[in-house]
Order: sequence, then structure tokens, then C-alpha cells
Amino acid sequence: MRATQFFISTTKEAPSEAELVSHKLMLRAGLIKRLGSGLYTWMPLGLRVLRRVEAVVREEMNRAGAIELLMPAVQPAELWEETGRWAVFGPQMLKIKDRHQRDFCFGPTHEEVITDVARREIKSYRQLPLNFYQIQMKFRDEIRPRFGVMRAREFLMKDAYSFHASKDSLAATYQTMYDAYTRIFSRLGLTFRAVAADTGAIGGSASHEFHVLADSGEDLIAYCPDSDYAANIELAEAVAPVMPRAAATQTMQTAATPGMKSIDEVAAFLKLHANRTVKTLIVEGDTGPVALLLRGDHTLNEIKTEKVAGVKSPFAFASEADVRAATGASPGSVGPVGLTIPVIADRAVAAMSDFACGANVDGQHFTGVNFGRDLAEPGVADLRNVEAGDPCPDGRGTLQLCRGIEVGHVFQLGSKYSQAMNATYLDEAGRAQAMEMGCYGIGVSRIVASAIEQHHDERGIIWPATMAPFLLVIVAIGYGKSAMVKTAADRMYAELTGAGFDVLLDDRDERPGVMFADAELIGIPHRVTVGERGLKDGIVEYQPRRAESGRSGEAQKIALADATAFLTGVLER
RNA sequence: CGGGGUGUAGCGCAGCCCGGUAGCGCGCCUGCUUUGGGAGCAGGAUGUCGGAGGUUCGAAUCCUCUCACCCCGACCA
Repeated sequence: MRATQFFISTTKEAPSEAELVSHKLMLRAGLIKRLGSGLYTWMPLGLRVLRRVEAVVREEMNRAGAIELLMPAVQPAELWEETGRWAVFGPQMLKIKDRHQRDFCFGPTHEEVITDVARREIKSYRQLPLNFYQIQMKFRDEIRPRFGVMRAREFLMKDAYSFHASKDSLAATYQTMYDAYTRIFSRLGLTFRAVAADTGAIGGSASHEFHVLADSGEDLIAYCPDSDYAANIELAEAVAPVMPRAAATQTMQTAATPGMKSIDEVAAFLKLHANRTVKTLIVEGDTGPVALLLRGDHTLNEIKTEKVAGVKSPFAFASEADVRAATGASPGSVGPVGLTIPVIADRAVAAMSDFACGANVDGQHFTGVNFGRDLAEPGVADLRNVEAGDPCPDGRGTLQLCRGIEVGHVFQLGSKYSQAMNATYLDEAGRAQAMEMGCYGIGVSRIVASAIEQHHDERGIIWPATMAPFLLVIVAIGYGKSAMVKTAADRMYAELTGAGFDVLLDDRDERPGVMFADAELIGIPHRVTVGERGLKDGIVEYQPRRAESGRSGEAQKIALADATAFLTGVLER
């Protein structure tokens, strides 16, 4: 591609809305343009990158035996009503009406559509297993779109759905997909980690997320340096303390804590560490409010909590009025002593003695509280988020936390959708059986942003070769003025393009600085500079795009006669 | 949904407090000079000041409403 026949629109300054490096660089490099909140145009240069990522995903999916198809982006409501998700999916789903006032949605995901395909097409166990995938725009009406294409409302996703006659077959395909994902993210040059993930209300036996590791990531991952344990913090188990509960040594006393609402205030006032206090959270339960007890310095894990028996799912805090009705006190002074509603303590709380908590009278707390003496033994569950230094659930070492960007998710669905939609096949005995299903997603557009998060410097993007929009840029200095430069650059371009490489010939009538700066901002992995200065001595200069390898440059001088051969060797690597 | 903030040329911003009819940098156009790290000089174009209403002789500026966008929060016992 010649720059004069392409469209490059770089800027020195990024629009003020951009927060994240990747967002700023994508805007500055002219990869994307914003149309509205969470809506982006992929400009020609950005689209090249997106297509590159797609190509790797497609290759590996095909290699793993998945079969590509393409489903409609707009889906009828009836399908979603069959699974009950029309009502359940919530405001994230963009619902639209056609001219006949019939309900549709812009697909946020495609389980319903693919299951409909499967139930129409698959009749016999002989046809199974099957794994279908597509690469398509999804729309999810995020509460707060942000970070450019990282959390956009419309985004490109690869979604695959597999169908099986047995759980074993599902497990085998699940592993195949897991391995394919590992290959995909490795080929794309990303530093990533597969982590155990929440299986949610859907159930099923296994789910893993693939996270690109980056401090800017929105997810927290708990991992163990001493074992292969890694889990999303939503899921990571906080194990019970090994030390048994100490015997009570204090008597329960009332302390006036006027106006104090937060644990920090109360703990500071009582001269206690927050880990000697218990906070009581009133949440909605299946049959009225439920009290949850958490150590003062711990944080509630809503995902784990909503799976606890008796707690309402989805998770919701009780209203202030309900808190008052259930406890007689306002939030801030609530405690478990004397409550008549169900009380569930986190494992850490269950092992506490002589603790402080709210007294169910505004402005009062108790100290020296003990289970079994001052109040009944509570129900016990794992309610809290793990913290760095917590013991690893597999018993080997301690947990660390890091941040990640979720770029992939594999899931064993089981028969949830096939049962709801009556997707059955006939087994060997001629009996109708619900198909086992798996689903496997990759955020294609998000990969582009996350790659930049991992690969950039102060000059711009540094693309891994597998997703670069061009592999090499020929910076031709004075292309329009110097016949010598034009001849050499054209020949090199023709030879390398002929050899199948994606080469950008910068034949613009720009000053050298502009061309160098653009090449670095856009992040093309290899650069060769052709100018009269070098050609007079029969040389051109080669420089790879590496972190911090700017103008100080360790440019390598190459004889013009050897240039094509040299570059071919470099690019093939 | 709650809180905060911002809307002025394609982009980044000033002007607003203290009302007098809009400016700077980058970019863009023309010409000349320049050509190995985002050129110089000269000339030029571009704005319903987010929208609606109000106050006023007069509104980018003050008031009201509204829309859009950004950030933070949605952990409080």
C-alpha cells in the first residue's frame, strides 16, 4: 500500500475524553473515530488491525474443528421468551420494535439463535458433536461505556457454541477450545492468564476467563505464585481461618458512638483495629431481609453472596427503611445481637471472639461480643473477597492479586438452553435427549486495545507482528523530488509486496520527521529508510520498532543491493 | 441511578467571575523558501459559542429549562 493512496490521519494531541493509553493512541493514530457513547468507526488503518486479529482467531478456530456461520444481529423476542431471558437480561439488552410493533433486540449474545439452529438441524447423535462459531458485532447497552473500544457498546466478538451427546464430549471440546484460546493469545503476542471464573446462576461444571494482564484492567485476579491456581476475584474462595475461635475474655458492653457510621470511624474511636470489628449488612433474602456479618476490614463479594441459600439473587442491599424495620437502627449502628432475621457470618467472622459491632440503637455499638454467649451461633458461608496474602484455596502458598482485561471466556453450559428450547437429538436407543452445550467467546475488538495496553512507549504503539496493520514501512525521503529515491523505494516495494509482505510505502511529500513520527505512532514493526544521503553511499537504513528505540536509533545500514534479501529475512521471522 | 465536571473552528484550549458582538496553538488552503526527526516566512478560509427560553439597549458571558459527552460512585451498616 502506498501512503498517498491510503488514508492516514494522525494527530499530535488526543481528544480530552481519552483516559487510557490505548484509547489515546488509537485516537491519535487514527485507528478509530468516536460516533457516540460506546460507538466507534474503525478507520482503514484500525480495520486492518482488527482484520488481522480476526484472521488469527479464525485460523485457530478452524484448526480446532469449529465451523463458521453468521447469524442475524437482530433477533426476535419470542426466542428470548423461550429461555426467559427477555425479562431477565435487563437493560443491557437493546430492545427495538419493527414497523409492526413486534419486539426485537440487537443481539448481545447468540445462545438462543444458535440453539434454534441446532434444534432444527440436529436430529441424531450421529451428527454430534458440532461446534459453530461466528465473528460479529454485538451490542450491549453498558451502564458506562468507557476506554474507547475496551468497553464499547457495539463491539466485535467471536462467539462459538458447541453441541454434544454427552458431558464427556463437552469436556473434550471445552479443552480443545481452551487450548485454541491459548494458541490465539500466544500468537497475538499477548501476556495473558487463564483463570477460573464464575459459573454464575447458569451452573455448569467449568468456566475459564482469559485475561490480558494490565494494570489498567477492570478485573481483579487472584493467583498463586506457588501453584497454578488463578481465579477471578469474583470466584476466588476465601478459606476459613486455620486458628480456631479463641475463648471469650471480655464481657459485652455498650459504647456510645454518636454520629459514627463507618467501620473506620468506629474502630478509631474504640481504639480497635478494624479486624476486631464486625460489620452487619442487611440484604434482600428470599423471604425477607437477611443479615450478613463481615469482618470490619473485609469487603463483601456479591457474586459469592447471591449463591448462598436464603440470599436473593440477583444481589441487592435492603432499603434503609427495611434495615430500620428489621433492626430498629439505621445503617451504621446495625449489629447481629438480638436480631430475629436470619444471620449469616463470613468464615472469618465465625472464628472471631471479643469483637465490636453495632448495637441496633443509633449511635451505639457493643464491644466484647461473643457467639454462643451474647448471640446464637450464626450460619457460616464464604462471603468476602480474598485479599493479597490470604492462603491459597489449594493449600499451597498464598494468594497475590493482579489486574486483567477479560478477552476470552469459555463455558460449559450444560443443557440449560437446550432444555428450555427443546433442542433434542435421538440417542442410540431412539430416545430424545437434551443436547449438552458449551459456549466460547473472544472480544476481538477489545484485543486490539489490550494489545496496545501491553505494547506501547511514549512514541506510540508497538504492534506484535501478527496484528500490525503493515509489517514494514518504507520511509522514502524526498520521493517526489529525487529520482534516485523513487527508483530504489519503488523497486524495494515491488519486490517485497510481490513476495507477499504487507508493506506501506510512505511516498508522501512530507518532511522526514513527520514520516518517522507517524511510523512510530502507528506502530509498524519494521522500518527501512530510503534517502539520497544513504543512496549516495549505496545504503538504506533498517530499524525495528522497539520500546524506547526512538530517534537515538540503532539504525542498521544495509547495502541497497542486499536490502530486499535482508528485509525478506527479517520479515519472515 | 447518585455525585462532580465539560460543551467556544477539524483537534487542544483561552475568553465567562466583572455583559459591548470571539481569540490562541496545532491542523487546513495559496505562494515562495525548505527537506534525515512533527519546517520558515507571507497571505487566507473556517464558528448558528451544544439547544430552547428568559433578563437586558446589548448575552459566549447573567437566569431557567434541556440535550450531549467525560469522570467518580453505586461497599452502607
